[in-house]
Amino acid sequence: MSKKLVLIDGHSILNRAFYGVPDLTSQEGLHTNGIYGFLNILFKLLDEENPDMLAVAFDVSAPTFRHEMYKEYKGTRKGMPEELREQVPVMKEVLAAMNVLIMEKPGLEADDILGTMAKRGEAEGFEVSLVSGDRDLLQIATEHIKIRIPKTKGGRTEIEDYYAKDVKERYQVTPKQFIELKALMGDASDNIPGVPKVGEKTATGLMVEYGSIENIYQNLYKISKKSIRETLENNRDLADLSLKLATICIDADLPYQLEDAALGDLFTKEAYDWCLKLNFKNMLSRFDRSKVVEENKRKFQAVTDLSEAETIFERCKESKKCAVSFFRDKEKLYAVSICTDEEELYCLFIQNFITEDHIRLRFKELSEYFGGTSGKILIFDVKKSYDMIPCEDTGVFFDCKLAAYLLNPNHKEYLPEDVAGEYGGINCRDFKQWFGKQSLKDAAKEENTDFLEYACMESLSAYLSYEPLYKALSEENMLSLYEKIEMPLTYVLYDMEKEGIMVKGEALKEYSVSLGEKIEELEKRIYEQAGETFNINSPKQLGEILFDKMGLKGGKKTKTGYSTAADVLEKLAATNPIVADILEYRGLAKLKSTYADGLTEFIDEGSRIHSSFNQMITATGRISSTEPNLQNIPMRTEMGRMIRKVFVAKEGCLLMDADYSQIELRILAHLSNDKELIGAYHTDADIHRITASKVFHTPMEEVTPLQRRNAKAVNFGIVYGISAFGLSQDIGTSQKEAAKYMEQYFETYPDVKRYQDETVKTAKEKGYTTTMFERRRPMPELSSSNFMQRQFGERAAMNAPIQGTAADIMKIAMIDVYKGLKEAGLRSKLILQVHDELLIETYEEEEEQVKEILSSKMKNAAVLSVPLEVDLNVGKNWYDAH
DNA sequence: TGACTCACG
DNA sequence: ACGTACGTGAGTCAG
Repeated sequence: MSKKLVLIDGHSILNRAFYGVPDLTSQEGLHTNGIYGFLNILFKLLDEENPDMLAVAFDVSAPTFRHEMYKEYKGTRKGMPEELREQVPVMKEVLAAMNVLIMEKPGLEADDILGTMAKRGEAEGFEVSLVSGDRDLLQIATEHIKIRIPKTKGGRTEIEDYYAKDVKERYQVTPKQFIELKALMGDASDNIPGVPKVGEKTATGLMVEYGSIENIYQNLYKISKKSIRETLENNRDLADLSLKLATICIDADLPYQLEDAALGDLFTKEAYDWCLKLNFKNMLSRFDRSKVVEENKRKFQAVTDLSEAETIFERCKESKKCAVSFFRDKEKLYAVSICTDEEELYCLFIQNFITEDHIRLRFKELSEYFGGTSGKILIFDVKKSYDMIPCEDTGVFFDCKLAAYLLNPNHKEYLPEDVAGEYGGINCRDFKQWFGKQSLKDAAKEENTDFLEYACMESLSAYLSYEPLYKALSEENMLSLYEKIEMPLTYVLYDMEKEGIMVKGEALKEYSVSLGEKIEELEKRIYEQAGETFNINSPKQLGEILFDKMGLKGGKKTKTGYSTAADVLEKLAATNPIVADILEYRGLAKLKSTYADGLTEFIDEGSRIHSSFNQMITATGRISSTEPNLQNIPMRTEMGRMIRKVFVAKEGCLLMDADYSQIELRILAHLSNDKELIGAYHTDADIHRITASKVFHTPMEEVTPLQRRNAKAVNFGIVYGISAFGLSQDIGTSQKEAAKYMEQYFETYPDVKRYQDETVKTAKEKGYTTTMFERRRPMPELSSSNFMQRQFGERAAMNAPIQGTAADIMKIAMIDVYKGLKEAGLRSKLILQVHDELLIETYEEEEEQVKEILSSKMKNAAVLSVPLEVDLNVGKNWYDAH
């Protein structure tokens, strides 16, 4: 079998990748999409071809003969965008790290290098693959030289292959003639002028007929079409020049031998480090781990013996810092990694005399000891470990994940390996790289060095990241937010999760059944009206039935077809009765699947649901709730609201519910310092009515319900970072009308306008927004080159300080309420938070005390220039209490 | 997995 | 000329 040589047109492929791959950036802000796409193509080639030799050619910036030539005609080449330009040197470094031969020579274009190498390869009996995005190179094709042109089709790269015969098939000319074809028709992208008025069709016709430019000119008289004949006659010089420009050199003088392209070890440690640095995580799996293991002095030790473990705990005491990571599945702990020194790392396995209880005891001791010696225990996601360590406000624990979140809340996740990369100064493989689909538990054997290293890496990450994280928090003025709000909140949330809320499972099931019956009825009716059965839950099928079959008028709104969203259908409800039935069906189906059936699965043996309250998800600082989400239980419609009747207090208890009254608007009044708005909140009257009165210049008593509703919508809109369009959608008026309301609103509350402009301006300058309590949200969208993104950034920048401050205040209230209940020695417990609402399961005999604590702690959580007001209710279930 | 829809504040 | 309200999570469909 003959050997294989693969040659790559570097700039051309990089260029293609750059435009074909969505924007990616490394942690340091370097654009990487071109490199990423290039490597993907490279890997694909390696897999397909398994070559013996590989080389990449680049143009060098020095002017070449051909460059000089076309400057005369077309001016300089269009400049590369900076985002691509910066990737070129990095691309070369990555290739160098992979031991790939990079061919470049001043005075030569990549095409010439490639052409020459291809011919040399062929001469020495290689099968050559020449990869380029450019059709220029088709002239090089022979039966042993294959030109490969990658194409992106629907997000997937397919490669078109051309041997000489394929060129002939596609263009009706031989590769050699392809040069002349191109010279005749010209090529704007390559700055080949061509003969004016001769396009692909004419040129092909001429070439097929006469075989060469020379022959065409010798037979000019035979050409019947006058215009073609004349343009050829008049532009002989252009034809000759174009031929020169289009001809790729195949005997260039190169400082490379074919052997230099011999494939070496591609997957080196250096290349691996590049992939880490550029954030190409899914490429790491190509690397052979054995070659990549860091050549460091770190020792990873599995500990299965109690006496060894005790030595380690002693060492923790002697150290000022001790990082720990617990490994468990469901309830059971199976391993613990401990790091007190970056070179010696231990992983304790729960077995023999090393028991869960023993570990728990030792950490309790350690935390008490550190309490007196100001030592620190470092950990990722401390809330998850409160079953192993004391859940008390001792100041001993430092949560690296929480700190990383506060420093930039925009990330989706905060993996130890990522935080370590950003703050700890080490590069680690991520979980997938280590274990792929295997579960951690399955890998957790003492003799498995992979598990050992991974487990140790988690505590090592915390160990190394702690000081940089602490320093960053301190420099950004966020220490107080971390220490006074977020860290104490972890105890509160843990307690809430543990308590859970009681749910009447039987009632929920009955509700589900009755919903099911109604749904079935509606289903029947809908099918009758549609004249066929179909899946109503499928927007695609529904759209086809409604708009194609039944001919309702609805514009195509989404990428994939018709929009069948509620607001669209509501507008059509009058047109056909089926629409109302569909809307009702949708509503009931949602209630059944998400709530009635969905919640049932989460009820435990004690009839309680334990949601997770996540502190490190939202960009604004709010808490989120999952598994299940108890922050979106229906409220707005009566049918949905009924669900709340199954959320009840346990025997001897009541549910106490308190919610802030318009907290965001009050925060806006405070932050903007608008006299009118502040003044409005110092009267007892309804804020929306006051706003309506002021905005519409109507006496308070004469404000109509519509005016009030519109004023309310404007108030909301302002908080969201208003746009006339959004407002008009909400209140169902023209955009012009909405704009008028906004204008009148800003006239009424001029400092609100000033405040919002100021907020956006500072956000643009600093790159982030802040709340009253120094919570930060970086806003990269504000510097986007995309208008829409920037626009979005501005709205989000107006909203973030308000929503974020509300979140801050609620968190403070939660901590204070939690402490208040504890200090008063009450058994009543906080069990739920819904952004501006708190729920306490209150013992009947504690009702009055709890009411006082809840109300006062919420009202006094922050001092604003307007009072914080709270609505408080008590009931046997959530429906009655709210 | 992403798109769509819809529940909440 | 564009195509929008801010912040979430979950169920479902379809490729």
